[in-house]
Amino acid sequence: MDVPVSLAARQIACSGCALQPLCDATDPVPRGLPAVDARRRLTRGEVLFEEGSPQVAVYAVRAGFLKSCASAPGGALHVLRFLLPGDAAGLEGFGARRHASRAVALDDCEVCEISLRRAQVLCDSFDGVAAHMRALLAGQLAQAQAHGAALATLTASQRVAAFLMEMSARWGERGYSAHAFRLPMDRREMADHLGLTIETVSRILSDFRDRGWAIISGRAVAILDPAALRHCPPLAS
Amino acid sequence: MDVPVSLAARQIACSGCALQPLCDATDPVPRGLPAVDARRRLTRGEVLFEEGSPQVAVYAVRAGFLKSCASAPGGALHVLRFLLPGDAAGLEGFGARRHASRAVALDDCEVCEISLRRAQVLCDSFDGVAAHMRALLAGQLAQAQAHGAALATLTASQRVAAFLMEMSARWGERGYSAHAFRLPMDRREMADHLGLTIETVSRILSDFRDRGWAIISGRAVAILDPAALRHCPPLAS
DNA sequence: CGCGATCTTGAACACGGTCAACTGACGTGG
DNA sequence: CCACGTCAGTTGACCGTGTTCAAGATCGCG
Repeated sequence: MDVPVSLAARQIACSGCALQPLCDATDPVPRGLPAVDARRRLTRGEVLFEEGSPQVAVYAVRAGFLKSCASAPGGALHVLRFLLPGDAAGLEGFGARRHASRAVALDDCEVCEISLRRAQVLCDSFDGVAAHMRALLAGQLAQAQAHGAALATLTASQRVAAFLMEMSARWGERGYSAHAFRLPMDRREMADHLGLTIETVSRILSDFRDRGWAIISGRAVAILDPAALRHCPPLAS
Repeated sequence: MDVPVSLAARQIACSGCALQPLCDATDPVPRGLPAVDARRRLTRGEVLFEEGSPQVAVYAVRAGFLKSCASAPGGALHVLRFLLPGDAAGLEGFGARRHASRAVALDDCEVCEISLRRAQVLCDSFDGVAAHMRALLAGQLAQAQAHGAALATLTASQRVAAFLMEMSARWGERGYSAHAFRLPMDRREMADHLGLTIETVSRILSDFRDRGWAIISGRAVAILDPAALRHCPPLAS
């Protein structure tokens, strides 16, 4: 009924968390390390960390959803990625010690906060943790590059189709249905992620519905024809 | 006169190399590590590593230029970034142990190859090296995200202007003139990097010339009005 | 000099953006 | 209970940026 309960119901198991090695890899806890990390509750619209702010921790989404945004030159805002339960955030700060993006809660959510000191000590103490960190960073790098390539080469319909399939896959990975799910973001956030306008996104979703490829009613999505969406032709309007 | 000499003349000092810590941080060389790493010579068009191939090493550009490409769904090719002397390549393979992109030489060039085994051992032996690796990955991640944001939000002219300023800055960082330099890539590669067509790129460069903001003749660039390029208005054609 | 590749320029078109009106869901208050 | 507000999403008509197609220009090189 109250927020904590509903959050608990939606929360992911720690075994599926990207930062799990930084939580419990510490059986032999190194000297004086904070044994347990802070959990933070966020409500819709609340900011986890601000663009340009000093990096003091890395984060893992435990329940709920967030978006990661960057302000492009010109004032426009771009949504870099959407964070689902189990995802890690704030890693890009390892470079300049400052966050290059802003993380905002899409709804009520809970994140685990691993202080930078703890992360550093664990990386230095356990080779496996450091390697895991590299793997995470490399994975996000590859993903960011793929997203850039998609923005540069795909048409509007292809981008929307690819986005639906990506969300579908991410739900599938987490053990939920890949065919029917709810989108955690509104049209504006979707559009800002895909480099389109809300009108275009809306039109394309309607088009997919008319073709019988997918049904999107508000935030509810049902994938009917994955193959069609995957091979979505350049000209689909 | 011959290739080695011209390469030597163009090569960057090791002190400016992103992977320097993996070369000489090894004064107390750990057990049986290959003491020196391979250097590879590449000629224009030659592939350093292939997309999808297993990651066996990471690389640093010593002389010459490369591009990093990804094939987007649909066959189109996107140029993720251009590699200048001192830049590191192949790090994104740390995730899936496979390269997510292809690196191709833009001209005759030389790269230092650090075997994955060596990189791993050094990361495990020296905390500083591991942290440096994280910083490099995070930096590339932030950069890839910024590029994605640029593709999503900027107009064609803004992208071209931003690209010129970026190249200018990178030359400046390396101690060369930031006002006059030669581009290592042709129009097609520039266009594929910016998500545009060669015609559009060409038109915009001509436009910049007509406005007296920059002179671009073939691959030679002279930046005349950095401020104008930085605040390039949305509508510049 | 002539051939080919790269780059530039021009004209018409189309994809996606802009502006605006409309719909429907939800919440508030009369 | 229904009028009224707001807000998210949808749909339509028009327009502009950037693409497409096509023709020249320029340069390197045999």
